[in-house]
Amino acid sequence: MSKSIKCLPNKIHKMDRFLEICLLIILSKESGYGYILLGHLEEYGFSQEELNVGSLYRVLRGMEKNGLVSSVWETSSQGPDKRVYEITEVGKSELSWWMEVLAERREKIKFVLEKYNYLKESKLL
Amino acid sequence: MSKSIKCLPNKIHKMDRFLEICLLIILSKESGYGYILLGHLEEYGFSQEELNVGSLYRVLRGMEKNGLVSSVWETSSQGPDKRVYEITEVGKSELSWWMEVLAERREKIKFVLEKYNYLKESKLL
DNA sequence: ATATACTATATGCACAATGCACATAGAGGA
DNA sequence: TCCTCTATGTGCATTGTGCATATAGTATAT
Repeated sequence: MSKSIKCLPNKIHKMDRFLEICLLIILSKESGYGYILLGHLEEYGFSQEELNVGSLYRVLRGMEKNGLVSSVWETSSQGPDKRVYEITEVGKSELSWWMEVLAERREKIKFVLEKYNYLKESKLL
Repeated sequence: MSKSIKCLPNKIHKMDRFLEICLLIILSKESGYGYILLGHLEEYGFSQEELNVGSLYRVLRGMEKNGLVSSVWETSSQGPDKRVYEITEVGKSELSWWMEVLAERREKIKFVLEKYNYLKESKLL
């Protein structure tokens, strides 16, 4: 079914700013620019094909606007200029706050999955 | 901070149609109408104050529009008429599909939380 | 020289999901 | 008559996201 093979991967990450959260974690380890962050995101399940680059850049701009990251232009001998992002203290505390949210989300999901499995076992479904 | 005490509970459920998923599970057990579903939702973490009733009703109407549930009006001796919802076969298979999505979301969240904890332990944060 | 591919960043438009506020109305009690 | 509780819904705006497109520098091959 087209839904299962196409929509499922896209649905998984649809969790209110999940991309932003992943970016904050990646940038906690080391600074980076948009195009290279694309690669780092694969580890988090964002395949190059799924993730549309436009969203990534827009999210990054938004994060700087909100003070979570700061950027500087870096001129390289090879390739176009890169806007390199660095996480700020505000970004770090925001990340810490998001981790609380994620922990709670995880619990909610766990609860729902268990409810469903119980229904299955009870032959109610 | 107002963010921590006010926004966190709202953010937790912001996972693309989480309300719809919960409703599908509740309606799998037994049919029900909007106002009473409000009560059942507390178990899933939707407190009466947080959850705005309008959204609930709109989601239910949308679910019927998409064939996930069907409704009949029930006239009661006490109180206004109730629109009682029942899950359909389409709704059941949709629910099964959502459980796959939730399982994957859970894994993504787990991955991110572990990444963060590793950063903490490594004193990188 | 020219074309193509790769690197790199960004915007315009549209849609779906959600939140806030408000509208409607029946029933029961003070 | 007024208020509260039950019960269902709509209007409007905002946010998050996706798709398509624009822009431009660099490298490599033809």
